[in-house]
Amino acid sequence: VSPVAPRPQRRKRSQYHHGDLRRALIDEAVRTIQREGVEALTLRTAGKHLGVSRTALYRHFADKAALLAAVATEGFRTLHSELISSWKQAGQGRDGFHAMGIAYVRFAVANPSHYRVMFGGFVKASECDPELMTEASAAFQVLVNSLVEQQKAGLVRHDDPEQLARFVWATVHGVAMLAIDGQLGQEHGTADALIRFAIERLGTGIGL
Amino acid sequence: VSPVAPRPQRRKRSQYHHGDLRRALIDEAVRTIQREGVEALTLRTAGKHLGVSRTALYRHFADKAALLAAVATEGFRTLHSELISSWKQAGQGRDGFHAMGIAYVRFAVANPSHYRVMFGGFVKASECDPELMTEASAAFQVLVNSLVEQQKAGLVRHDDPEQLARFVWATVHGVAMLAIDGQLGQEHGTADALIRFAIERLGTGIGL
DNA sequence: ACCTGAACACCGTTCAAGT
DNA sequence: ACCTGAACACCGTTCAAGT
Repeated sequence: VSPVAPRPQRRKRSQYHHGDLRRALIDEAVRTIQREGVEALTLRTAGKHLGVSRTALYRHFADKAALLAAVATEGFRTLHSELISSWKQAGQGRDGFHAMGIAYVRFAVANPSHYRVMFGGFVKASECDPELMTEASAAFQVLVNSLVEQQKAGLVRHDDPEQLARFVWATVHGVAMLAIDGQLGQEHGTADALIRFAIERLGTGIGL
Repeated sequence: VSPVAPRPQRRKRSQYHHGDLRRALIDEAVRTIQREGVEALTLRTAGKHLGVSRTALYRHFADKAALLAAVATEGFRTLHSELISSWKQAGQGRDGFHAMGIAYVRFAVANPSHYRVMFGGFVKASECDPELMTEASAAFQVLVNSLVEQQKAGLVRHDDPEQLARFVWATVHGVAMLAIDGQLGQEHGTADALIRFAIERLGTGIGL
């Protein structure tokens, strides 16, 4: 009634939806997780931020875990595309492999909370939705392909490519996790230094 | 009143404590986490299981995060001693190193939820208590010592031992995490196969 | 160093009823 | 495919008061 508009009055028309409430909910969740961490994400405030009732969410997701699964899927999709672009931009081969490792850790360090949702056990392995599985294995396949190519070029041992890929993945994932957890010390750039060292020694080994 | 004893009547005397309620709370928390996961741990039921009021907990811990920090500390202590014993039992050197890697992953796979509390971001790096720091770096030091010894024996490259240790730790930690997350497939024993492969290739490298 | 009991400000989720 | 509003069964945490 007054010209200063006391309340945001949340929605001017009586029109329901957002066009794509599902999309909006995922984006809102990603934003909140990125800014304040997973534990700060509540369905109530997520709905409020979108000007939507508390219960509207249940039209698109079975429960909170399902929302988090969608967030994780989104993360794998982004990671996947960043790996591919860094792989291609570095001209594939050995350099591409190197670039992918760095890009992987960079993604994790830049989006620590999001990365945690992808790997922190929020999504149970048994009940994971097929879309997440698809997206996750697509990202993994980029690594496998890279290793196979390097095997053909005589750059990498002829071990089982899948096992090789799991090994490399574990190392890169481990560096990312330790960096996110603050286990590498608080100095800036230690994660970058470690992943460079790791990729180097991944090739040569640590033995004499 | 009846001989069948309808209720456990929770505490027969009016005597307060447990001798060591702090200890009992940590043990109860570890048990619950191990059996049902971190998200199942509530302070209210923890107190109930111990026959203690809901608020008694706050005499020993500032809040729930502090309890979880104590649980994490406990985990590092156990991991530390298991690493040392497997290292010694395998006769140190190259075999000891190998055994430690396997023992590390075994600990994580045997206590997945507990391991997650240690590394899942429940304890903020900034506000971590000194005891946790001490215990964590003690476990890390076992690995550093092992590498230095192998360097002296001419088995390992003369890189900076700390960096070398971080690299090895990342790999082992990565294998453990992927195994816990179910990313290695559901077949039994894949984690064991991968860590053996990983330790082997850690030495030789994956290059030709 | 513990206890009880009440209270506060939250949660996720469900349901009945609307449009 | 959304909405409101009320309700349920939980949370962690605090406080006042006891022993």
